[in-house]
Amino acid sequence: MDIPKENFSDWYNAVIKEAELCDLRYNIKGFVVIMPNAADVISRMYRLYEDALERKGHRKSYFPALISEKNLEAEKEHVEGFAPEVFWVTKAGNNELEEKMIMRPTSETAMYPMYSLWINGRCDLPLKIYQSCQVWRYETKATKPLIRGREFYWIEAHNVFADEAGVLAQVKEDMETTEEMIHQSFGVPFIFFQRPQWDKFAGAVNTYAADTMMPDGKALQLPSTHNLGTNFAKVFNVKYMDDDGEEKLGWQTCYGPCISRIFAAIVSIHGDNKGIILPFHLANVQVVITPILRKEGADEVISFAQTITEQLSKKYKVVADFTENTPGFKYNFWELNGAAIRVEIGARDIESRKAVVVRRDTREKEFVPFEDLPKRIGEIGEEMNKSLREKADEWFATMLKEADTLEELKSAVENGGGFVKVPFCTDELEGESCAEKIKEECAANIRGSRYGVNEKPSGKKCIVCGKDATTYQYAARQY
RNA sequence: GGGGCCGUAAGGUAACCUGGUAUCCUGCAUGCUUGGGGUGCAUGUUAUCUGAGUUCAAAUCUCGGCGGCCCCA
Repeated sequence: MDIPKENFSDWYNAVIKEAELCDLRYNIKGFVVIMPNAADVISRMYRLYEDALERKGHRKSYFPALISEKNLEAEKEHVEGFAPEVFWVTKAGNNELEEKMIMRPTSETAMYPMYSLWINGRCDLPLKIYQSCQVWRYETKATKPLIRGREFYWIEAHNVFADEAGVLAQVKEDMETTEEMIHQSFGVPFIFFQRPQWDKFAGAVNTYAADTMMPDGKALQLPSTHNLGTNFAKVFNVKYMDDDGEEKLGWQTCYGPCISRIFAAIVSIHGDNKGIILPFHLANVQVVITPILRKEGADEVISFAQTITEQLSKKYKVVADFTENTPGFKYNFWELNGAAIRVEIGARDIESRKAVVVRRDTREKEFVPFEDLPKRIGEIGEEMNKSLREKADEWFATMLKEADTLEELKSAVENGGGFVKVPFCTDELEGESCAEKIKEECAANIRGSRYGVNEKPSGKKCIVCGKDATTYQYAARQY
């Protein structure tokens, strides 16, 4: 493929299809088939993410996909937030069900009734449980493969603590996990925003969400972590007997990295006109061996390439392309599919005892003596990871902008997009009308205030209503 | 939530307006050819999303369903 990434929408659709990431021909709206090329990477991401959570004391579980209507309706704000996009199960076989069920859109209402049974005393806390699963939401907005579907693959971690301090510490830990995985490991930059009060997770006290930026300047929400306070504990009776003999409510958090969407961000941010580029440790093919075959001496090249393949396979995921396609064809094919490093072996190389080694991101060539290959490939892999992340960070930094007036905001949004920092009256509920105005006039959404960065406007006026600004909020077009 | 565009083979398309044998490219299969950045040739291979209506006759016209894309909110 050779499609300019500047037209991101075309590029994205092409890469999904040509790199065989998803098959969009499945005949239910908003549902796609995740094909092996994507699924392999996604399961690798799952493994890394699950390891990180387990290192921090979470344990895995599997909860049922169906939730009773009664459970869903227990928490008022929660049901109002989710009911419009729930898939219902109302019939089984030939019987209309007396008690309807929903396909989980998220699992608070499946898990917390069980938590209520599991938690008795202080010794049961903290309880840190996660599950890796699919969830279903009847999206009414336009769906886009891996970015917004009616089914997606995520991890949800649900924790209970004895007090608010536990909750606050957990929110911080979730942010660190996000940094460790999404930024350090996957090379995807993001900002943690505290969402304004009118845009919290349904039922939460506070919501903190990591937003990344897509190449077309539109924000994409990655994991969010929520301080649930005791809102759910109250309705699901999540209580423990404290040291003082009093029964107290549990304090809860939940954290939800959507692995399939994070994969979309990786593909979108790192990819180039030739196809996908993946961090070395995520690549399906870390090394592709391309023998350069001529009629003369083909056998020798093949057997030599086989030997190299065997050697490298001990350390890396290696594929040798012995098809009869021409070399140029193979290069293009493996670049499209994001093979991290290419090792070319032909008669000339056998002669000189060096292989031509090409890294996917920069497509730079170097000559590496055969005996150095195992070591050098590892080094190049490390270099690639670092440079992918740095390049993404550099670009991301250019997507942070500022505006003091609606005209400036509009112009920033229309010229490349990005996160635009604006002085704003308040992130309390009263601020929503100003956010609506921004949506109408500039097609941008208020994503929240930057978490952990102390920035307070002084002497500034709200970009919309002109009242004294109490907060800097970030506006962006969004997926 | 509102508006627009679209659905023909495994992928991309022509024919649709003006109803009458469904075009070409890619892929795939076989053979030859080629070979350090998408070789070339020959032969073969598969199709009108779905349901109804109009008509002697529907890929083409009308209506519904399903599905896709884009723009706006």
